[in-house]
Amino acid sequence: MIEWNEVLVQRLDAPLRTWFVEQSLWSDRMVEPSWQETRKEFEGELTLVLFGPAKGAGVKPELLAAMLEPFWPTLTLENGSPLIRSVRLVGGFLNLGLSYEYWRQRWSLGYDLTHVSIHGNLNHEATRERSKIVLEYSSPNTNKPLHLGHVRNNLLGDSMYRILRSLGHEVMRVQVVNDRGIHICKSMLAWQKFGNGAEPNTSNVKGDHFVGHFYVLYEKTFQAQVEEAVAAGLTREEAEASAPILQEARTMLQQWEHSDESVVNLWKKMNAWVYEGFDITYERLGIGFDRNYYESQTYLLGKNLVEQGLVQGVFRKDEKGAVWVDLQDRGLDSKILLRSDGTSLYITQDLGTADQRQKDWPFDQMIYTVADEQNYHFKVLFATLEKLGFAWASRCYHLSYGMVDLPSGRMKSREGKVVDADDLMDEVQVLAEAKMGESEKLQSMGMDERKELALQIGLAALKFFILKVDPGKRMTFNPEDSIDMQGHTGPFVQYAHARIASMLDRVEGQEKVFQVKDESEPWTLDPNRSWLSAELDLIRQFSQFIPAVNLAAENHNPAHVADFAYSLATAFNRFYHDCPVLQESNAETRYFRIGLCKQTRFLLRDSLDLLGIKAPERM
RNA sequence: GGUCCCGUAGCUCAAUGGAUAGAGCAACUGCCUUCUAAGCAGUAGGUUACUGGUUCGACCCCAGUCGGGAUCACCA
Repeated sequence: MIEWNEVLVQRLDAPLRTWFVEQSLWSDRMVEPSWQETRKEFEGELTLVLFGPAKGAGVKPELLAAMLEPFWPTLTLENGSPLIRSVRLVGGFLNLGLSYEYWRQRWSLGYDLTHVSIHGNLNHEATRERSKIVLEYSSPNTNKPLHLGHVRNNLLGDSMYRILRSLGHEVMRVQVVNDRGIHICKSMLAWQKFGNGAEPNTSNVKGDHFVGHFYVLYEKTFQAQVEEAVAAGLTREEAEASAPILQEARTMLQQWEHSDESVVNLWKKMNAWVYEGFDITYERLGIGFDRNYYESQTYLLGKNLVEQGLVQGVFRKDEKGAVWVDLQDRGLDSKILLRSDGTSLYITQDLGTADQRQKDWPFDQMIYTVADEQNYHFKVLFATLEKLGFAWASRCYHLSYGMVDLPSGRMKSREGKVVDADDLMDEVQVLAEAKMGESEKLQSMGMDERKELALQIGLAALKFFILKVDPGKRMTFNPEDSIDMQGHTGPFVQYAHARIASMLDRVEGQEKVFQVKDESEPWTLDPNRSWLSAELDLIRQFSQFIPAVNLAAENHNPAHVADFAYSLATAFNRFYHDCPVLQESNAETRYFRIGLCKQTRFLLRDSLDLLGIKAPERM
């Protein structure tokens, strides 16, 4: 609550503490005064909670409130006008209404901060440091298309990138592409066996889906072989271990690791197909990266670190030759870092990749956006990096998010129970277009423009739906009704923006009639004018933007920004309903309200941008 | 079994230890001759899984119980 802090510390909290001392009410037992926003149903904007201080002072809250009465008028703004408009005691809560002059100034400040562009502009506090942050997200396997789980990952990563960047941090977006391993060989093998030389182009299938199809073929064949062997009398475990097609896949992995030319060529060819498909999906989703790491290149990197750890004596080698790290002093178990045959594991690769990133671009902080099923893995990874003596290990953070469930339960790739990312985007676009069809004002739109707008609205629904949920929590995604366009949704916020855009267009068109004031000029609005509650609520919302972004950054939670955008849109809709703007006859009031609209528009656009959501001019 | 996470309206989600636990969806009632009705206003819906404890004050912190999930591979 940065904005509130400024108010409190400079204008209220410090003088209040001084007053307590002067009144000899301050003692060791004194509880810190606590401030909060006044709830909407009461008059006022700022609330002092009196329970604590009253107890510390040894009086009842009611008495303390009475004692404070002469104190409030002593608080003034720089120009000498009063800061406090009203004082109301409700229970132990002292609700303060701040003067309209205060809010007028507050608003002007907020305006300057945001009206140009938010990119890197919100970090206006000199005390706040700007960091170099490596942000990892996505990191898919190259054997199947992206699904809903990846979508949550990508949206979180992308939004965190936008939020951190807006605060002035330098952010390097990275992913590590899991482009090697037995799972990749499985789809390669299936293509070799069943593909008959088909390619994505010739079969008119998007590359990642094309390859994913063969991965599914592999699984089917594998299952059939297992069933056959079980029928022949083997246990399921034996059958799975000895399935011929699995043997072939393992052989292929061996060949890959020995750089067998034909296998490597096949691998390159099929991965290229997948990347082509991924590019289309990322592009459509609006996601990008600054640097890619490939597991095929990094999987060996960790071995040197393991050697180093052995030399340092922080790792140990067992009699079979496997290398372990003992993390029991940190409440974790022992973890194997290198197989007895000397080959590397997932964590070996992660150690190497982390070190490589620090060397490539020395960061202050590294954030891994990875599902919470890997919570333990990251505890182990960070602890192991610390054992190796890397100071930056303590500045690594696992942005853990919950799985996305379907109404029928958990998604299962192997059972085909997944929501495909491309299909999902198609679906939301179609839904949005259907909704647009009901609107007469969009009938004149060209086909391409129409499709583009439908995608913007559909994606807004999808992104907002996912980002408004606390990342740490599991969420349920019901394809039937999850993508609403009404109520607490992305399109709701977009709609408020489009309404303003449309209104301001008229202002531009009639500039001679409605001269919008230069924002840098002080308002000449009558200071004694009493404001409508819809006007004040709107300005109160303005002041929450930067606190919301800061909170989102601190908690790695874009939901705070989504909350802000929704609250602002709600406040605007009420204002729009209650207060005439262009139709207002009083010129000063009209200018004032046009200004409110402009500021609302900037903040809606900027907060949507932080969520990776477009703000259409009309809809 | 050990460790960690979760349990809030019919559904999906909110709530820095503070006020009468809030939104949206679904249901019901009003409001388009007026700047975009993807909107606004209203009704109804709760023993915050349960039991104790700490506190002036607990959805929030602590202990336990029940229910759900994740993880504990020489997998990724």
